[in-house]
Amino acid sequence: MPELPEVEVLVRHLRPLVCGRTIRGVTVRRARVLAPTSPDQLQRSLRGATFTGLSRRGKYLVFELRPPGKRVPLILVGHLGMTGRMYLTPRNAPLPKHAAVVLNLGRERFVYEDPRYFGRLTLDSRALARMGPEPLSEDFTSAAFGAALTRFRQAIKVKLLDQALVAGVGNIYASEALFRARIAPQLAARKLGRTQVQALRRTIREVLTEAIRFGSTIPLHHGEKRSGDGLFYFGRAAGAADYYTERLRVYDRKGLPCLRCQTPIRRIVQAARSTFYCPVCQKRGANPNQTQAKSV
DNA sequence: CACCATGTTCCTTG
DNA sequence: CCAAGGAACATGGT
Repeated sequence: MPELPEVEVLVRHLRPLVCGRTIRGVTVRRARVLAPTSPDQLQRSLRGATFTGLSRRGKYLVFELRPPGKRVPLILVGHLGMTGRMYLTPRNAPLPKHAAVVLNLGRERFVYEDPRYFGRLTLDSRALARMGPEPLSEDFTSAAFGAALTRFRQAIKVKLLDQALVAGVGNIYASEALFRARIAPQLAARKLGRTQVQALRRTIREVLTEAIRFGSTIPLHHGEKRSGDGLFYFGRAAGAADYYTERLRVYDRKGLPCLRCQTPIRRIVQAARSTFYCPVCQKRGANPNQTQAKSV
């Protein structure tokens, strides 16, 4: 589930549910998601602490807590990896098979589950310091974006996944933003023209903003659809509603006609990740400075 | 069995 | 410092 929009929707959903709640106990079932924090350390820090805030940075969830009897806030950092979920359930509800960490909140429990255990729930907040600008904030200017891009000869698609360049863009929205900006994914980052940089900045924001708006209309409570929390399903996932895939114009559409020109969409592999694009609409040709970019 | 998967990090080699 | 490739993490879906 995790790219910036999914995390944003989750944060908005979770914030009012956790704020004000006090942690009575901590159960760690998979220590690796805490590292380098130890289970013992997490338990000592969180027991008795009260949630005072929840925000997002890139794809990270940032929980703020007030430890018992203290004034200095405590930061708990979460990440969903590829398959993580975080939600509240009644105390007596059965735990999912891959529950990694469970926080006892009294009547309810906060569950972080993750079948692949790629995600995190830790006191180690160093990852936040390495983040680039928030794409939806004022900090994300095309001047700064363009200047940063000139330092790399790597393909633009690969650089879009670099969280130090811009925070929160993942594999799906990288392809989507490039398609809308009509930029070939193979184009070296430093080769983007000014117009292309501006277009890409705009389509990144567009794609993320639309996804957030769209996601916010999705039922956020578990129990409704299937497999727990009905937040964002993707593609062929169980119970996947195509409301998600309908939003995607190129991702996972290999061989299907481009929505602009009918040319079959291609799939290539870059840095060991799938990239989808239209070979006609997204040209790597000369004159990148002249490239016009409009959304389809 | 094979291949694929929304992510990040670390490692090697150049 | 950068590039490119790979592997690792671990599980599930098709």
